[in-house]
This record gives sequence, structure tokens and C-alpha cells, in this order.
Amino acid sequence: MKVSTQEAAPAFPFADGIFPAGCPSRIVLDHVTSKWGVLILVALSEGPQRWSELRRRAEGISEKMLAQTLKTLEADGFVRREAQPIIPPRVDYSLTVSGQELAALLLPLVSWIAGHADTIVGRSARKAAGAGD
Amino acid sequence: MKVSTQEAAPAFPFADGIFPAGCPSRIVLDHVTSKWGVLILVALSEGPQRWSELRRRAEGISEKMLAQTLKTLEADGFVRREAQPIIPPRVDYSLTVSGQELAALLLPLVSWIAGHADTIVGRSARKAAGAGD
DNA sequence: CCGGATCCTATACGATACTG
DNA sequence: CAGTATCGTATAGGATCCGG
Repeated sequence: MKVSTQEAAPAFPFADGIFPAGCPSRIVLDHVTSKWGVLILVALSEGPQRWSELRRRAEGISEKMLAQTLKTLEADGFVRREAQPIIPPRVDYSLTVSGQELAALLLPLVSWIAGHADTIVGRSARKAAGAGD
Repeated sequence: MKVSTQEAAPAFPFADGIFPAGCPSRIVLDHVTSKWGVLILVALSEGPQRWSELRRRAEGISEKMLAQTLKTLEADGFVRREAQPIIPPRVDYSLTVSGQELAALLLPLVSWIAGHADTIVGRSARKAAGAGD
């Protein structure tokens, strides 16, 4: 077993394979890391929001994908949907406790990316010279 | 601006839209959250590894996707590739500093998912009753 | 052993139109 | 306003063969 710089946990938890193909973790990971999953979860981490609000926040999302993503996240227990039987309809989406935990892990990731993306794609565009760091 | 339960930072950094469609952040996010991106980065966070090792770790990945994912991550400056001109070839992949930073953010996420996936898909399978939490 | 090239399929996704 | 239904397309991704 190898011991490198980044050591805190007793043992690397994914030493022999991240996890098996098709296992529940893979499924959830795919849901979360779907094209819009991260964006929706991050958007909702600010607080409950309506459908139309989410559409604006996740710029570029189609109605179909918003519906599909929300449904998946709701089925996974990350998002709660509350519809009010009024005309015109009003539906609020919010994070469950589980969803808040997840979003709390996603926010640093998204922030990091937001802070480094320009450098990264800049380097990509320059054809990725030789030195990575 | 709304103030709800989860308030800690001075201001929510993604208050009016996560970030614009097609911007560098979106591109990098898509690379990282591609089907195999997370798995490869997490796998490499344990230390440098060879092609064949990565294939085992990321169970179920095809050669094509491994090559493609590694190339993308390398172009983004997250992964370093070192090929030794010997027969048979030996190629080692490792994380750059940037890649290590990213992986450090990914690990908690993957660990959390690994710890909750069974509950989550269990609930999903039971048709997602009514209460999310 | 490490991949590149090619072909093919599944499906994720977007655009549009329609409904309660 | 908040969706659903349908269709068409782009592309992600897998299988296989080949080459250094």
C-alpha cells in the first residue's frame, strides 16, 4: 500500500477499484454528475425556488431536461417538490436534508472550477504544451 | 435576496445564475463530471498508475473511453502522462497539482455517495414516497 | 502493453407544440 | 405557470480490429 502526500484517512477507501460497475454508487454518481444535476443542486442550495426561477439560474437548460433532472433528483431524495393547487400553478423546489449535504460537497467543487476554468481552458486551447504544473 | 436556514458565506456566489452557458466553467465541469472523469481522478488520487491499472480500477470502462478521458484530463492540466520508450511500452499517469486539488474536492463527494447510495436507490426503487427527509 | 482508427448503437439532449 | 408528448439530432460511448 502506498503512502503519499495526501494522507488523512486510515486507508484509501477505493484502493481496489472505485466501485463495481452498475452498483448503486455508480447510479447516484451518474445522476448527480449528469449534465444538469450539479447546476440544479447548486442553484437550489441557495434556497427554495420555483420552476421558472430554476430555468433562469441553470441558463441554457431546456424544459425537458429541467423536468427530467428534477424528477431524478426528487426520486433520489435530494429534492422536494411542493405544488400548490392554485391557478396559475405555483411549484416550489427545495433541497432535502440529504440534498443539502450533497450540495455542500458540490459547492466547493463548483467554486474551485469557477476560479480555475479560465486558466484551464486557456491551457487547453494552447494545445496542452508539455508541463502540467 | 433571500435569507434561509443555510447561510454562512457573505453572499451566495451563484446568486444570479450558476454561470453562463458555454463559459469555461461549464466546459471544465462537463469534463470533470463526464461519465468517467470522476472515477479516473479519484483512482489517480491514490498515486501514479499505469494504463492497465486504471482500466481495472475504473471497472467497466472501455479502452476508447479511457484514452479519451485521460486525454481530456491531460489537456485540462489535471493529469500528467509519462511514457517510457521501451518494449513493451510502459505509461504512467499521475495527477498534476491542479488535478490533486480537484481530486481532493471529489473524494468527499464520492465517499458521501458511496455511504448513502444504498439508501438512495432503495428509496428510488420504492417509488419515492412523499417525504424526502 | 498501450493505444489509435473505425464503425455502430444507445441515449442524452434540444426544439417545438400542446395541456391543466 | 408548470409542465407533458413527440420528434429529430448530436454525441457519448462500446466493440472490434489494427499498429507501434
